[in-house]
Parts: sequence; C-alpha cells; structure tokens
Amino acid sequence: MVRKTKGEAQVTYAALLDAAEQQFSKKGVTRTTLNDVAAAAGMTRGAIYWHFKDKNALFQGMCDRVFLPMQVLLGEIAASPDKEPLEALRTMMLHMLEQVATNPQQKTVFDILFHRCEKDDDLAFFRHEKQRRSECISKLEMIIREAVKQGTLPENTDTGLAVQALNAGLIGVIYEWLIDTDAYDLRKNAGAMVDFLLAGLVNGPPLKTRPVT
Amino acid sequence: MVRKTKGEAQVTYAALLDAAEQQFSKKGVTRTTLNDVAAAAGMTRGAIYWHFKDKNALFQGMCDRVFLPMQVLLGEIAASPDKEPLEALRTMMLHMLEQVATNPQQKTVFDILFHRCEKDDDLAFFRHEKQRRSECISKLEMIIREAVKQGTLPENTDTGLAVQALNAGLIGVIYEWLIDTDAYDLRKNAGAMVDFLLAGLVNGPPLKTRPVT
DNA sequence: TTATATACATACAAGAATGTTTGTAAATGA
DNA sequence: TCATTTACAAACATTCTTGTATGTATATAA
Repeated sequence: MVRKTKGEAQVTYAALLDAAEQQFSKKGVTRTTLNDVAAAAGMTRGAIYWHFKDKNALFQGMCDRVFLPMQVLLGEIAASPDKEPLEALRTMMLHMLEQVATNPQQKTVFDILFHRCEKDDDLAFFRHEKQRRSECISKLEMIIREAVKQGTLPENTDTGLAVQALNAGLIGVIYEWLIDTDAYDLRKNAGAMVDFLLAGLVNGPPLKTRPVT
Repeated sequence: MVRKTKGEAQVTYAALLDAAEQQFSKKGVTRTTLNDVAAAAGMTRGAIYWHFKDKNALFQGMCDRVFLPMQVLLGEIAASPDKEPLEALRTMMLHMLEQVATNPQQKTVFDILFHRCEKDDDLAFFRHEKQRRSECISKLEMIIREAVKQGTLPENTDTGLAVQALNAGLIGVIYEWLIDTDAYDLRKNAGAMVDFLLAGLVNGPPLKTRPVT
C-alpha cells in the first residue's frame, strides 16, 4: 500500500485500536496475536510496532480511548452542585450503566476488562487501574458521608462498608450483564437496577455497631 | 525420583492441582507454563501429561475440586425445608461469602476465575459454567417467586430482574473484595453485605410496571 | 519369579509469536 | 528540487511452549 499522510496515519491508528477491540473481545487478549490485530485492520505488524511500543501499549491505548472521556464525564457529574447526595450517586451510577448499555465501544472494552483479559499486577495499566479504583471509591464515600451529615442515612452508617457494597453492586451488574446481554434490556432497566442498590443503601446500610445476626 | 505407589500418585495429583492454583493465581492462567506448574509441584511436565490431557484439563480439574463440593452444599441448602424464602436466600448468599472469606482454596480459585483467566467460549469448561449459571439463576428466581406468593415481596415484582440484581450484587461483592482483600474483613461483614442486598430486594425491587423515572 | 503396567523423567521436534532489522515509497520541509 | 523523515511492509533470528516419543525404575499381578 502506498504511504500515508499525517491524517491517514491517524486513521490507521484508530483502525488498529478498533481491530484490537474486536480481536481482544473475540479471542481474549493473550490468545490474539499482534498479527491478528494487524490483519483485522488490513495492516501488518509493522503498523502496530510503528504506532505502539508493544502489545501492552496497544492494550493501554485501547482502554484510554474509552476511559479518559468517561473519567471526564464522571468528574463533571461529581463536581456539579447537586444538593442531594443520593441524587448525585444515582446520576453517576445511572450514567455508567447507560454508557455500557448504549455505547458499543464501552460495552466491548468493559467486556474485555471483565472477561477477556488477565490482570497482571506488575503491568503498569493494572496498577494505575487499582489506584484509579481506590480514588473513585474515596470520592463515593465522601458523597455517602455527606448523606449521613444531612440525615438521609443513619448516623452510625459504616460509610466505608457502604461504598464497598454500592460499588460492588454496580460493578456486579455490569459484570453479570455482559455475560448474557440478552438476559434483560439494561438500557430500559438501568434505573431499576440503580434504585435496587440505593434502596439497599437507604434501608439496610452497613452500620458501625452491627447487631448480632 | 523413585516410582510411586498408587497412593503416592494421588498425592502427586493433588500437589499438581495445588501448584496450578498457586501459579495460575500468581501469573495468570495463560502466562503460566506447564513447566511452571510442574516445577512448583516438584515434578516435571511428564507428571502433568500423565495425570491430565493438557492444560485445559488441569484447569478443569483445579476448578472441579473446589466447585463440586460447593455445588453439593448449595443444593442441600436449597433443598432444605426453609419456610421463609428470604431466609433461604440469606443463608445461601451468606454461605457463599463465608466460603470465599474463610476457605483459602475457594478464595484462590475464585480469584483466578474472576481476575486471572480469559473466558473462552469455545472451551468446554466455560460453556458448562454458563449453563450452570443460568440454572442457578433459575433456582434463585423460583425462591423469589415464592416470596412474592407469600406476600413478602410486592405482587408486581419483576422476579426476572430481581434475580439478576441480587445475583449481580453477590458476584460483585466477591469480585470487588478479591481485588483488595484488605479493604474490609469479609468474614465479619458478610452478613452486612447480604443484608444490604436483601434490603434492596425488599424495599426497592424491580417492578413489572415501572414508573417513569 | 517374571511379565506387564504404572508413574513418572528426559529428550526431541515443530510451530508460533515476538522483537528487530532492513527495505521502500511517498510526504514533507528547506 | 532534493534530502530527509514518515509510515508502514517484509524478512529474519530468536525464544518459548507445547506435544510426543522414548526411557526407566518400581509396583503389581499371575
């Protein structure tokens, strides 16, 4: 193929990320070879090694394309002057579910992360991911603390455990839905799922002084 | 090494499964070679190929050793004549969490399945796993239906969605806890997590006729 | 006691994926 | 216009892993 202008190179770049998404999602990350990705993009490995250092960089690039914009959006929601903390929580969780349900790219990448890759702790990406996760949990806990302050949640709520539960619930919904996306319409029922979790938070939050069960 | 008697061969068999657990958990399934497993067990690949057809059979054997007993236990709980369906649910979910929290073997294998392997749909194990999952969900839905019948849950509960939510919540708790087992003591707080989910089920179950949100 | 099967270890062959190097045609800048 | 850089393709060498084949010492059975 003839050589490309700077603009066409960016098209190739995107095509490689697209191909990586498809192939990773189809065969799993480790089982797809760089040749698979290149071929799916109509290129050779030369193109990949030009744009990316190695397979990990390709993987990282694929994730960044999806998560960086999401980070921004969630940050905006969190920063918006929502009076009701529970409403803010609802908005954020709803947004997550709707993104996964409606944005095919997000759906695919989430599926790869949940079901088609092996988390390697000594890989930069997953170390960063763990850090990002704990930051996210901290922010969520602050919102829950605010709800306690406002009296929406009981005084002796164990906010640490409450975030864990809420976060686990949200992740679980996405994780399980991706196993069988035909089980139910996530787009239509995202609200019901979020309300289910928030009902648990309001009516059965983990308390600091647990009664004996 | 001298040759083994029939009893010693079973010790080797178990040692190979132990080694597989450790290595898979440490490096991820695809990144651990059969030599890694054999070496960790103090054997060579010859031992593995004698006891197992290939890597997949080894993986399957490792999972079976953990899941077959668990299947039995959960079946017994489900079959026990519990009058209160919600109590039965609580018992089952609690049992799951406590197993993961207290049984290191279960914890490791769950961690492998959630975070250290790639689900390959054209692999026998994961096809069976998907089927097992849907059977499990069906059973859970029957319990929830019973709760609706008894009036514990509203008449117009969407039992299909309710199981999805409940199951997702439970899986999410395990999935997320395994990412950071130091975040909280799952053994002590398993009850709080289950109660959180059940509170969601009782107070905010998905309904068939959803009001506009 | 001897033949055979067991429970592995060792050696070998073959493919597959990776990283690197080299080649090259077009775009770009001076 | 010409030198240089860009954006890849193609070829190469190397490593890694798997599967299999063979070797072998010990149990076990007859």
